[in-house]
Amino acid sequence: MPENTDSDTFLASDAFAADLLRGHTDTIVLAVVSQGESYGFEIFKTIRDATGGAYEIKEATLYASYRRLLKDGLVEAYWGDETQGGRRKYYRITDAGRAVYRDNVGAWEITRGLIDTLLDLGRPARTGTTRPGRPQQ
Amino acid sequence: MPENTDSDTFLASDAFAADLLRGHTDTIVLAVVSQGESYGFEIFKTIRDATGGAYEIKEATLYASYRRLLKDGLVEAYWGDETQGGRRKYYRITDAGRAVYRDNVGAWEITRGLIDTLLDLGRPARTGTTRPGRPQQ
DNA sequence: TCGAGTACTTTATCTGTTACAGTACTCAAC
DNA sequence: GTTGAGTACTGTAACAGATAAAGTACTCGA
Repeated sequence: MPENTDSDTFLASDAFAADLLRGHTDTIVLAVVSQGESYGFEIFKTIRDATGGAYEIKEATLYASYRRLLKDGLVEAYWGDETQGGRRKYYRITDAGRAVYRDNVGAWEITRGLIDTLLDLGRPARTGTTRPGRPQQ
Repeated sequence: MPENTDSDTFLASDAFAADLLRGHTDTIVLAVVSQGESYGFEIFKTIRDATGGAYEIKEATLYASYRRLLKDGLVEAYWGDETQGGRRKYYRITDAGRAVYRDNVGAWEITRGLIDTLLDLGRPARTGTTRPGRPQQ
């Protein structure tokens, strides 16, 4: 786990990633459950671990997302049969959910292209003849 | 100008790009004015044209952004000296604005990486060894 | 003079995020 | 035996950015 105290590179994560990820939460949750059924807190951990701890989604954000996805029929939920210990609510993606997930990934790719293009406007003019190249990595 | 009625490829643009660009508006405006002074409506057109008409930011969104940028001292404004015809309010980026712009581009690059990583969770396991290619164009 | 285009602005509403608060169980440590 | 950390789920209130809608005002060609 990265220390959040000294490293400049880590500044980035929670500080602004949170704001800029707005609107993507539902798609991210669909990405996780499209891999297989999972329960609320496990989805939280999956997201955290997939980003190496860089992005820790807020619980309230996540549960608000579950509510939307359920309301729209994109996931189904059921209680696990843990007879002792904390109850777990499992989420399963529906066919509608898979379709929306695919659409949203497409939307993201378009959006990513748009933002890349627009932010490129601010780069100092290049000397070459071709379209603005993206800096590799 | 693209007709918005028949083309499927155009569906993408206004429909959802708008929502997903949330939080990036100020950075996009900074990108435009970091190229040189510009006035409100011209910035609107620059953004529209840079995306080939795919993304037409809403005026209200844009003017709300100007207000924020002014309040934070990231741009300065002055009225042009158009003696006849419609008045134009010009915006000029400040040093603080340039610094914030650079930071925000960095933030975008990190965010882009995070979302790419997270949405990748939902892809079926790949057989090859390389990263997923981006569809060209 | 009528409509389309240019140009700027404000107000009210909507939505996603999140701080905060709360409930409830388990398990290891003291 | 209770304290604290971790797991797990939920609701409420407040905030911020986006935007529909409406308005003001000028220009120019038909």
